[in-house]
Amino acid sequence: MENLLFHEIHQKSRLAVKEANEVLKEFELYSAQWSILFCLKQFGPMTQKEIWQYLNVEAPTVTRTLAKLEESGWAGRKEGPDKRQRIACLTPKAEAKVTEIEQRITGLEDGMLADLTKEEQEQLKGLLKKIKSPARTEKDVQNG
Amino acid sequence: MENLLFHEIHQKSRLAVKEANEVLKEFELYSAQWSILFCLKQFGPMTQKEIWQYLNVEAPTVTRTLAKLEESGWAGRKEGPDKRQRIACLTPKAEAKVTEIEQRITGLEDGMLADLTKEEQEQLKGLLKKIKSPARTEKDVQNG
DNA sequence: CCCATATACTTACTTAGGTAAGTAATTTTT
DNA sequence: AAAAATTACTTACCTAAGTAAGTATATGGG
Repeated sequence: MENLLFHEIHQKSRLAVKEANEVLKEFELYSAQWSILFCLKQFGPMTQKEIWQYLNVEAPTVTRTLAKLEESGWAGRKEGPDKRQRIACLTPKAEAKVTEIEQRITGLEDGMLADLTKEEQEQLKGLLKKIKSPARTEKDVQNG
Repeated sequence: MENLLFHEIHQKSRLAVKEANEVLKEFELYSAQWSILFCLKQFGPMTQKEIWQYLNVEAPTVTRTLAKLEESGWAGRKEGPDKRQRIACLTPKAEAKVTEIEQRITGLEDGMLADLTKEEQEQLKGLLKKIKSPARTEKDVQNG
């Protein structure tokens, strides 16, 4: 991790989580929990697999985080047609709050990106997307 | 964390750590441990405070990571002129290995950044540096 | 000098997320 | 249809890193 680029990415990632948690504290939520609530708000009820695929994390991470969201009354889980699946959804409490939280988080993000123009933000996103797993060759990319 | 930019940063950060750990496994090291070894290689013996200031993490993180590096024989700690300080340094074993590890990690990073030109890498770094802690309002400051 | 404050580090607890291995349901093979 | 393989999720254990509170040393003011 000595490349200054990765150093920078790592630090901004931690900074963003830290700032988000500061805002979310008021709602008794943590950033990882919020990422799932936001996901459910956008896509509606979904299986845990759909969640971890979208968030690009491992399955156990979603199991754990959803368990806490269930405990604290933000999310529920019901059995799917395939009995192995568990379909997650927002509770009424969550439905009522999510829009407000989203606005707060958006405001935070805007503040953090205030020194970048919209174009620069797009540029940044594009450059980040070019970072890849080194194992993937050109052929791998072609095959998806 | 719904802004796609932060989503992207967060994921690339995790990807970089994951890939680094894959390489470091061979040396029985983890990415956070390597970041400290690299730091000591670059700057020579330094206090824990100097380490966490450079890496921009909290003090306990360095305490923990250095303790493990000491256990596994990569780093040592000696008392400073100020007895509160503990000065960390590489062991001979570490001195002998660090250059080899550095080359491996640099190779990994080059691979991950292979789709970016040198200019794009600099551009990316510059854009990342523009991300900041959002300005706090008067009310935020009052509330702590 | 002595006490209050600040500083450097540590300890305990928590979130976040990865790997490996386990379980139960589903699908594929034979 | 039974056995084998795969899939969806869970459990257990580990690293990473933050906050809060504690300890020991330094330092500055009275």
